[in-house]
Amino acid sequence: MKRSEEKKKQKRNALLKSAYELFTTIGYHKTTIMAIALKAGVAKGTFYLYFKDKEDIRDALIVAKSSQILRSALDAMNQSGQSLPPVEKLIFLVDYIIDVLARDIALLRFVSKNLSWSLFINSGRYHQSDEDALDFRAFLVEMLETDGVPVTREMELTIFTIIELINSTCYSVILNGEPVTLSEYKPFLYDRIRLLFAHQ
Amino acid sequence: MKRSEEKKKQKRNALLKSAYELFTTIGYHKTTIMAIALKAGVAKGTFYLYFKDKEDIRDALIVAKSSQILRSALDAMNQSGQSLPPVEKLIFLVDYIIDVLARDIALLRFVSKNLSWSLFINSGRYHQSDEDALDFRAFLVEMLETDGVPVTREMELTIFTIIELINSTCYSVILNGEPVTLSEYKPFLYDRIRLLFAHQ
Amino acid sequence: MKRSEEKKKQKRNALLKSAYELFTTIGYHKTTIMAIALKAGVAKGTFYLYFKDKEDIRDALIVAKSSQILRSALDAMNQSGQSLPPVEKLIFLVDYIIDVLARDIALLRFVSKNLSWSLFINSGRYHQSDEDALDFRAFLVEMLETDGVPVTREMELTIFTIIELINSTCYSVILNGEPVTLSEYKPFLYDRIRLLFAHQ
Amino acid sequence: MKRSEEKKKQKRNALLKSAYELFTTIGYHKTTIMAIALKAGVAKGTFYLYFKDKEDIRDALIVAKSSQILRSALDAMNQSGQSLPPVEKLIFLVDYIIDVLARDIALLRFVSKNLSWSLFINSGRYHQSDEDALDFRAFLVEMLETDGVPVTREMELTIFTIIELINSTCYSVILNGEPVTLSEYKPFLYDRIRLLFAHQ
DNA sequence: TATGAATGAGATTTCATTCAT
DNA sequence: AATGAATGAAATCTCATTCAT
Repeated sequence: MKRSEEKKKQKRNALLKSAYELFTTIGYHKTTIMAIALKAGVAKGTFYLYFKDKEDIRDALIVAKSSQILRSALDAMNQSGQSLPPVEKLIFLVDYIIDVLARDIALLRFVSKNLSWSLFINSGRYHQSDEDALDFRAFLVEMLETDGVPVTREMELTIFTIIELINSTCYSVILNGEPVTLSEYKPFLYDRIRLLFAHQ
Repeated sequence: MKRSEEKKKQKRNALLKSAYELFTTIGYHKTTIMAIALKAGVAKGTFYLYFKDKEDIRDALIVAKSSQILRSALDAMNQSGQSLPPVEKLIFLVDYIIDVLARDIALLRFVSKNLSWSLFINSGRYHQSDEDALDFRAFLVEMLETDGVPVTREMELTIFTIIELINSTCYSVILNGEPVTLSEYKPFLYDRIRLLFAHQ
Repeated sequence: MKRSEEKKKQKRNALLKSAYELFTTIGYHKTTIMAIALKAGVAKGTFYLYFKDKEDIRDALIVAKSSQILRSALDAMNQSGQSLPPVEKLIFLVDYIIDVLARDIALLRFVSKNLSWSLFINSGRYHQSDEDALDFRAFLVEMLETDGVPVTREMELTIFTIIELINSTCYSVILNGEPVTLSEYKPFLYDRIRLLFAHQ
Repeated sequence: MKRSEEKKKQKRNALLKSAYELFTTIGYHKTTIMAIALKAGVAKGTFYLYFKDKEDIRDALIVAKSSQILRSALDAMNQSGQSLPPVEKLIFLVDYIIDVLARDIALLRFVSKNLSWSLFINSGRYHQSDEDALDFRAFLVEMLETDGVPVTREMELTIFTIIELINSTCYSVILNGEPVTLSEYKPFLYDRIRLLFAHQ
């Protein structure tokens, strides 16, 4: 990579970083392009050399952040969850991701308010041309098949259902602590995942 | 009620209606107070006699719309679902609401993007002093107890989980038709509800 | 006076009082008709039954407040300054008024910012039809003549000069304490008044 | 100075000029930002790149105009009043300034209604960081000392008193022509200044 | 590439005043 | 006489976007 290309990458990252900080602290709509540029240490006009508008940088952020979470979950599983049975592998991933989000509520809020999980599901709709994107569902399907679990139509629905369930319940529980705390809810949730999974 | 009070009520409703139409067609952020007032046939300043700002009218709409849906579901059940067993009553309500939303996607989008369901769940947090508000969870709990189903802690979690499940899956399915159509998904979903419900 | 007329007088006074309090605390331009009416315990529309607009009530206030100060000064002199020589009578009045204003800075600010003293001087320009108004200059001239001091053209200019001098220096000194404190400045000022007065 | 900086200076001046013309013709409160910008030939938003709000541009104007007057008075004295005795130098300045204001009543009104003279007196309170500002009092003190007149505490009070006297009497006399015309009042006033000055 | 001055549409909000009740 | 809902002009200010340098 050339020097100039590196610089461009750096500037792009600086803009992404500053946008993320502003979005998660003062909110998307109250964040101005001016503020993003200022915080990133570039001029207002420069922003437009890297992103089309505010929506554009938000979408780029969603992809980047979501993929980042997922990738770290997969890394963790590769290190210490290789020998688990299929359902437990799924639960391992889920548990990892929940913990990440519980520790970083700004991230949870950002990722969850911004359709995030559907990124994992709606393969490719938002990540055309984005090298960083990952497809959670595709990965799960592959993982199950590798472990010898046939992925029937019904199994696909189960996976979809489970993912949605996790997303919305965790959002409520982590953010509001209602109707239970996360540590109370986790065993209950994982039990239900096993139940739904078993019931094919 | 006096003449003037009636008129005020009418004007308030006209504003709500016009705001709803604009929010669901051109979107919340692109809707201006000016446009709401104009469409409602009142002056811009008049808006501020009834609502504090755009957020205020949106919140009022969420409460009104959510309660409206729920109320019609309850009416329907009182008419034709009285003799069903508890789980089937729940499924009846859910089915009714899903059908309402599937027929009115603008409504689904509005209600779902705007925390809506949490209205049913977070008893009273948003409906202080709002005569129109209803509490879905409280209603379910009462219904179950009337039918002799003891509402244990675990049962509460199950209800919470089921509501969240319905909300998020339907949102995806109705809006995107992914990964299945609604008519395909419904039997699967109701089956899982029965499973979760039975598994106490 | 009839009952209804008394009531009207009372309402007018309530409006004046509340306007004065608002003008002196939050300022003339930031004070709204609405606020004046509210504080006076009447409806917004009622304001317009008593005053033409905000300027109208301000002018009425200036006349009322200025006359009130002057009247109390004259009363005090009638009680304990009757036997003083002419210049000392003038100084007595001045001293009395300065003390009143120094004790009530809101009043000083209001009266001084609103041409006030010119009320005393520009005989009648603002108090057409106002029963409460008093004319300071006319009074001084009469007082001097009664005491046998011929009021020549030059004497008129002296009086004018002295009044203006008092007004502007006191405004600065009381409000800012600059360049001296009031108690330091008073003897100096009175000495100069005697000087100017003597030098005919 | 760069091209762009020159342009900025020009635009700032255009805004100041147009604001001054509007303030002095239609009045401060009736003048809108929009009108100022329009008259200056720039867009509404551009105003906000140069001034915070209407108060900000007014304050800048007061400083600029006051200093301008004073500076021209000093220039005139340096040219033709160098050899006068101290009091006469003061009177020279005063006479010059009075003539300027008498010729430009809008300026008098603007400068006088807007604390102006206190600018000369309250050394530096309003002109922090303003390159244009001048300090009348400081200048007088220096002038007197240069001429061998010791500036005692009492002399300072005399200067203060004289300045205030000039300010308020001229305001009345020039504006209203009451109780005398300016040409009548001037000799009287200067005589009194000499009197006050002599009487240490 | 980068800058940042300039733009100007447009958003929100206030409030004096009117007028039907 | 009193009310207060309604008006709508007008004011302030923001900010995405462009473009000359």
